[in-house]
Amino acid sequence: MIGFFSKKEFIKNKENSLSIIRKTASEPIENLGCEQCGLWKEVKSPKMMVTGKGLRKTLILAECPGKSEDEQGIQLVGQAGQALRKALEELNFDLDRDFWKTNVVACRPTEGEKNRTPTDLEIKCCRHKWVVVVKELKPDFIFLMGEKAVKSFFMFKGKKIREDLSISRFRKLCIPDLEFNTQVISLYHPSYAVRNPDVLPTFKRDLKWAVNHLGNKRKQILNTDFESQVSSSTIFEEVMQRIKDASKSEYVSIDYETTGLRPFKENQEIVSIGFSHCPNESFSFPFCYPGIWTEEELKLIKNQWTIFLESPAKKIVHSHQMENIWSRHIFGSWENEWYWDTMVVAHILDERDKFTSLDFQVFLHWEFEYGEEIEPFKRSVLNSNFNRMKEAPLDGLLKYNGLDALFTRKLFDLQQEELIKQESLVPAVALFNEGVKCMSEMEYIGIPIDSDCCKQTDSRLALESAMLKNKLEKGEEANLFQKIHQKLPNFNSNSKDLPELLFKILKYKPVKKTIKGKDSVDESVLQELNTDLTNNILRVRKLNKIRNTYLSAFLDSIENKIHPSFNLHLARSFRSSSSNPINFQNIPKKDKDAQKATRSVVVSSPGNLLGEVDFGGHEVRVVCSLSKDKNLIKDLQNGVDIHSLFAEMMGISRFDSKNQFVFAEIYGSNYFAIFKNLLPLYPKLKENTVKKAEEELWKRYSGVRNWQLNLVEKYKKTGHVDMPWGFKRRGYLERNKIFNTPVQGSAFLCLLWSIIEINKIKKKEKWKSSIIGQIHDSMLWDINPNEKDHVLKVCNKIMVEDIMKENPWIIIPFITEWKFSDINGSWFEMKNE
DNA sequence: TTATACTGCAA
DNA sequence: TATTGCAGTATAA
Repeated sequence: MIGFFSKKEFIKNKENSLSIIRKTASEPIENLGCEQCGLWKEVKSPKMMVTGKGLRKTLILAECPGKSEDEQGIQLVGQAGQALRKALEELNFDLDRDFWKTNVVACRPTEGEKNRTPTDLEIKCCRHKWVVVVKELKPDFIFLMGEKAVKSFFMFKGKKIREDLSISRFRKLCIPDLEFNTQVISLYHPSYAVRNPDVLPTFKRDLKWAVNHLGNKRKQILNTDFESQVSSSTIFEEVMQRIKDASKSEYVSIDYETTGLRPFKENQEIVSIGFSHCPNESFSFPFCYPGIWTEEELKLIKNQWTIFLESPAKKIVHSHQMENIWSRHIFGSWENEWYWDTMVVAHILDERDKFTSLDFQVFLHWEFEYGEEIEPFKRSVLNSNFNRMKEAPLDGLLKYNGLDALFTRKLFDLQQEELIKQESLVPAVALFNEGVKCMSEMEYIGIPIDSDCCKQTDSRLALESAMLKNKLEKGEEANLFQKIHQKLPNFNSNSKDLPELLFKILKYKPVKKTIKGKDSVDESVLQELNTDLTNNILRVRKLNKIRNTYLSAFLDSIENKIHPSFNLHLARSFRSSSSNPINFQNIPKKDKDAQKATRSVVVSSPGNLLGEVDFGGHEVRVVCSLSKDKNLIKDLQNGVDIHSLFAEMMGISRFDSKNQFVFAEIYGSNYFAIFKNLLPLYPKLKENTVKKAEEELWKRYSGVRNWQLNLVEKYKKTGHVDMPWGFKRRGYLERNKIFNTPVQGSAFLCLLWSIIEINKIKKKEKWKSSIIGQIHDSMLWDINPNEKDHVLKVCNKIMVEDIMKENPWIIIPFITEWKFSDINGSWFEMKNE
């Protein structure tokens, strides 16, 4: 036996197994205190500690004293404090009687005479002070008011938690805290609601939700000994028996630890496997970990696991893409009983950003963090597709793997409980649990690439790019720059060298600002300057974009295929997204050069042809079905070209009418902003013309407007926007997001529903053709020529007829638009038939 | 190394 | 008050 441990040694080591280190939050930060901060020297009430009677055993931890607080020496007496006081009174709570109050920074920070937010240093220096307060008062609950309080409280948590401590990520969560034996609820700071009246309803709703917890019986503080619920083994017979038992269980969560993110490149392996068949127990064992199994043993384990995968046990995973694709690749199992993806369900239950990772979910439900010892081994080795999981200490690896499986199982149970409470989400969960299987099927099948064509194009563009770069560097402008700065300018430096060259040295007039208020050098700016220099810079930019973003990803294909992911757990509107190694949803289309260079490389598999089917004019039709506007129904039924109608009215192109006017209006823009965007393209256009068109649009489609305004009213009452299949978008939303979400989201959900139904038939009839990609309202097909007509017929039936029958909210038929390539053709050559 | 800004591509 | 995404490069801490 070669390897890290012999079996005997391993078992011995298990006795003193690695402890999962959790950083303590209560230690004072070394060398940081009042001396390093110094705020106390300047203020009237230095080092304010705590006020309030705290009858409800709840501590309000706010940001810092303001002017009024400093003068009176009492927390939360200024404008924001009064707003909080009033909001609590409406809920029959008294701020001073029921709560204790303190701040994460105890002295008032000022700038001149004005209040300012505390700096990170001040927050660190003052941290030990609220810690003492918490330890003394032992509150049942802590309310964190605002982002600074969240920062101070969670700043020493693990990386996945620390990476984003914004209030929008933490608000309206109740997180158990084991360190202080309490529960933590984060809320917007009342001053934020005072400054932004639109936020006030959300603030009040959150507060009501928060104080409701105080009436409840206190949650039992959780058992932290999750490690003892994990067992592992390297004994062959035991592993085999456990897998056999798992096959007989009803629900089993599974998790793989692997040598890389994806299995497609050569020699990728599953290092260990964990599974859990009940909420308080999980089991893990090494798989391709070196030196544990003989070849024969490994083969038998592999067989046994394949039998488990194909057993009726319902499999639960925290990322279907990951476990399914690895299962197929390593075990060749195709038709498994995948039941539940806790990641997409987490997204449906709460669609916030950076929310669905297992680390974060475990933290927010159990305040448990683990895996620090394994983290360095998970990182991929520089310039390689491999991590170092095989070198990780076996006991740590197995513990980590077992905990992942355990928490996936616990999360599943929690989500099921939650869905009993939120029954309206059940259809959404069903749709995504099915949908995610179709997404991972696409990902596994992959997209064929013509590598030779890609190499040729890339070389050609590289040559042109190098030539132009040379020309730029030899030009007089570069020379001028060099005289001043003793170096050549970097023409790709959009925030430094290029603005310096254009606006300082060459003294061109800046015409556009960036988001952060600097002088922009984007395409429109350089186009307007229209000199040899700027035109060459633009050309180089374009070439580099094509090469570095698209062709380089295609060149990295494996056996002439790329396998981009299609994700369902990221977009807040419940659209899909695509990533890794390439976002397949933004391959160039408008620019002819870029389109040809990139789309010529995407081809059918040998002997097949590519097909692409779009829902035609989809978002307008979705708006129509959701709003049920009478005139829009009529116009669509009569085939009125809405975009042309307004194009003629304003004397602009149909293209601009559609993209700059109709969609912009529907998504919340107004005539003035639209006029400003159109003016550079149409210098003779009058503001009043656009204004009149706007009036005409909303007169004609007043039903759409009323539907939109209704959405806003409903949102104000309920705090969320409803969508078909029960999806909900929650949290603080601006008006335009309320308008946009149900349209954008529902449009994609129609596609997803269609993909699921089509795949059912594809499987049943064993088609050789496959969906290989998906772009919001279209599918890309790799089609066997013999099946072409049948695929078209079935898709049309499902996308036009069935979808309307099964989903009564759709009241106007969708239309499909097809394009096909020749046999062995490319995505660029596709034509309408 | 890690986080942020800018740019540019799609629907 | 148009929205939803991903990725490459530059730059600063």
